[in-house]
Amino acid sequence: MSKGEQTRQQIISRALSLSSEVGLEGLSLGNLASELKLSKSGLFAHFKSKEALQLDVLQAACELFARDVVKPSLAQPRGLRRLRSLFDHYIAWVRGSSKTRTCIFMGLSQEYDDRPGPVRDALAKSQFDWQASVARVAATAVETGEFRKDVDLQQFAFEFTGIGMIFQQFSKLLQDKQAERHAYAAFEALMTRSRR
Amino acid sequence: MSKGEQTRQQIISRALSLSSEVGLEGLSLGNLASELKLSKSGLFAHFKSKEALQLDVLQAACELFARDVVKPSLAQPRGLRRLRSLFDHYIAWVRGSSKTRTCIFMGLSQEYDDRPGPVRDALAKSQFDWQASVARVAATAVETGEFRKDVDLQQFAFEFTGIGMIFQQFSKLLQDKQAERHAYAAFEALMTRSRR
DNA sequence: TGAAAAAACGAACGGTCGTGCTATATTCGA
DNA sequence: TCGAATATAGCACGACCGTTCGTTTTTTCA
Repeated sequence: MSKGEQTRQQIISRALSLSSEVGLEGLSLGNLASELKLSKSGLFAHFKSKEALQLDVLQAACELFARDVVKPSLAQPRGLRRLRSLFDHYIAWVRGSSKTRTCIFMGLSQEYDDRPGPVRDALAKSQFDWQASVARVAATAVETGEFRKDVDLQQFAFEFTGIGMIFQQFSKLLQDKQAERHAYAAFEALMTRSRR
Repeated sequence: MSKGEQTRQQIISRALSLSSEVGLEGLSLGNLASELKLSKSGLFAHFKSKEALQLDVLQAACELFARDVVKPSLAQPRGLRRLRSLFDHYIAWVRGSSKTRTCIFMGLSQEYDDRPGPVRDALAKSQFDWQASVARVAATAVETGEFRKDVDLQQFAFEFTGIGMIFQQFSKLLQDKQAERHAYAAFEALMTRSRR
């Protein structure tokens, strides 16, 4: 990896964790540059515009999400096991790591849901794909016979993600210690409802 | 109402609808002033600081929410009827009106969940109160005997609000025509689960 | 109606924003 | 190792930010 690509990755990585705090709009090139001990113009030279950086950051977030949430669960056997694993990793993602202290997608969804443009489009696509992933894993539970045949997979994905969103609200904003217990109780209810 | 108080209310009202688009941080005094055909300094004179304006806007949002969502449902008879009415009004609120095209609280939750300060505190309190309101209405369904006695009211409020959040995600960001159908299906499942 | 009070204005301040440009420093292949 | 390619720095730009201050206009009430 060339020197340029190397610092480029460092920029995106730092920008990712920064924007999970202040959003992609709130991201500032000057701030970002000084944190990385770069000149503002030196940093800027890696991107054609701020929007290009935002798109790169979003893509990086998607790759991280695929690596840390979706892929690990695919290692589990099809059906309930895989579905539970997906939820576990999803909750862990929302809970946040050192790199992203909060789920960046929920913040960005609020930031861009009425702000048309390429970033919004990319974000919407990523969330659409996420819903499809959840539905696909749920479908394996239908195929194994663990779920009823008439389970509405779109509906399942809808509620699945909803639990993640309200979990973030309770654990982050409200600092509710019971957030995780509530999340799992809701998830188990959803699972029970779908079983045959 | 004096002239000063009158324009002050106009400022807050316009600021409210603006910040449901760009957040309270993204709110700009210059922008706000020009929209209201006021000078920036003339507008500023009504508030000691931008933060004071933000707090006023948040309070206005709370009052609007109480008036349009909580209060109307209290006119319904205790129990299931009131609970359904609360959900109806909640969904209508999230769907948005002309004044607030999107639920301002969800945006602000993402904006402030890791930004300490008076605004965050006020916001957290408002959301805590909202959870309590949902639980209180659900309690009336227990009292009428329509809900089981062992229904976990906190859990109920958790899931109730979660449906609203994911509904916003689907209807606003993903522009999913089925969002409302999904929301009501989830709500009915939650109701069924709680009934005796 | 006139004087005191309140409200709105205009200009300016120090900052920061994203974005160009040119020049220097560093990396890298021949 | 040298020359070309690449990466970074420095500086400046116009625009906008929240905020302050002194002046002017408008409202209010005796």
